[in-house]
Amino acid sequence: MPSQRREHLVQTAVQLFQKHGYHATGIDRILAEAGVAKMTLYKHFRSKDELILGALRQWDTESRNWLVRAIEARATDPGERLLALFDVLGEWFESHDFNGCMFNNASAEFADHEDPIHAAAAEHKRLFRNYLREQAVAIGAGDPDKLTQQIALLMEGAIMTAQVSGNADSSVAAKDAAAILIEASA
Amino acid sequence: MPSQRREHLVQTAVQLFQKHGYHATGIDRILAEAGVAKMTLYKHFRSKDELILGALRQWDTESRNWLVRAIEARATDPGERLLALFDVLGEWFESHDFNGCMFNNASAEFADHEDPIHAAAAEHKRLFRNYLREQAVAIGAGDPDKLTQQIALLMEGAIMTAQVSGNADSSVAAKDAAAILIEASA
DNA sequence: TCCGCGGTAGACAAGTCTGTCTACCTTTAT
DNA sequence: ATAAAGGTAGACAGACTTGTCTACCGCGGA
Repeated sequence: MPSQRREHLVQTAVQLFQKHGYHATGIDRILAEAGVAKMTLYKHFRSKDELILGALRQWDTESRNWLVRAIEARATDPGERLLALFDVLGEWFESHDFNGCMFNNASAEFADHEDPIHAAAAEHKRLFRNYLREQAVAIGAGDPDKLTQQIALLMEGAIMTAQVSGNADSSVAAKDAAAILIEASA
Repeated sequence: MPSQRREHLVQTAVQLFQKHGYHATGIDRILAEAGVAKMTLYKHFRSKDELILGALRQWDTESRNWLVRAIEARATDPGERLLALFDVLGEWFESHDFNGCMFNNASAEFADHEDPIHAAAAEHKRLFRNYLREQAVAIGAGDPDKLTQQIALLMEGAIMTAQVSGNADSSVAAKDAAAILIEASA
């Protein structure tokens, strides 16, 4: 029975880490915002790092589910899905307090690749690329791994550009590029 | 006469911010590593944020110079230069303590777009895109702005992917994609 | 009725952070 | 020779950090 308290705590942690970063977000702030006592946090997690890890794990499944569902609500053809990805990204970029991808940000703040936090970020990327690859295979791309990687690069580039420049339409340019690369991959 | 002390301080700050992030890097550590007294820091900068800004400004010019020079040492044709970019990136990714792009990381840790630190990061990106655009114009691209943005997206994507996955060959996939997009832009 | 569980509130320890201040040292120019 | 400039060393204040501990509260079940 993963208590509702824990759930709510992690949810709040996700939001704050997302918005302000990991080192800049203090435990006390998360606790206050979640309306949860400190002892409750330390009953469920051994340390702040464990909470970060919990937040990343939670957001990993949640965000991938959301993204895949949003894509598949827009397109059934695998080629169109790879393009719909960028429409969904564009929507995300426009959301009020968009601050890039939690996992990218985590890998920057926890640079050591051995760090479980960094590893969790890498794993998230790997898992989502699996979904992209399924689509690349389904459209019969000559080199599906290559196309997957190219789409993934455009995706990461669009996220980062939107984060730095604050300009949501990097998703449009990425979509255009993706269309060309998909065409060329046949 | 921008003292050598200041220069060395900023240089050290660049390295440490690069490697460990901004909030995670304490003033004292920078001071110790640089072998400089605290008062010297606060004589040249009003606060840690000002030092961060100084480090970003320094690295802005330094890194753009380095990058452009490395590209132009490899190719004279503008189209080849746009491709050589990715070879240079690949080299960078393989350097020992590569931890992504300082400016991307800064924009993540200082999410507020009004923050001068975030603004400095955005400005760096804008300036380097100018160089890319010159090349895009020189090859006679139909829509040079579009090609510029596409190349920039691939660049950011390659940086981010190398940072998270630790895999330097994202630059190769990006280069392949760039070649296709350049071809298609004619 | 009474016990125990899950939670709260908040004090606390020990460390770290930025930023200020004073006292001293060393070099250079007059 | 002396004075000013620029730097060092290190103490210090005050705030903030994570993590621990104690005392209490309220509810459900035996």
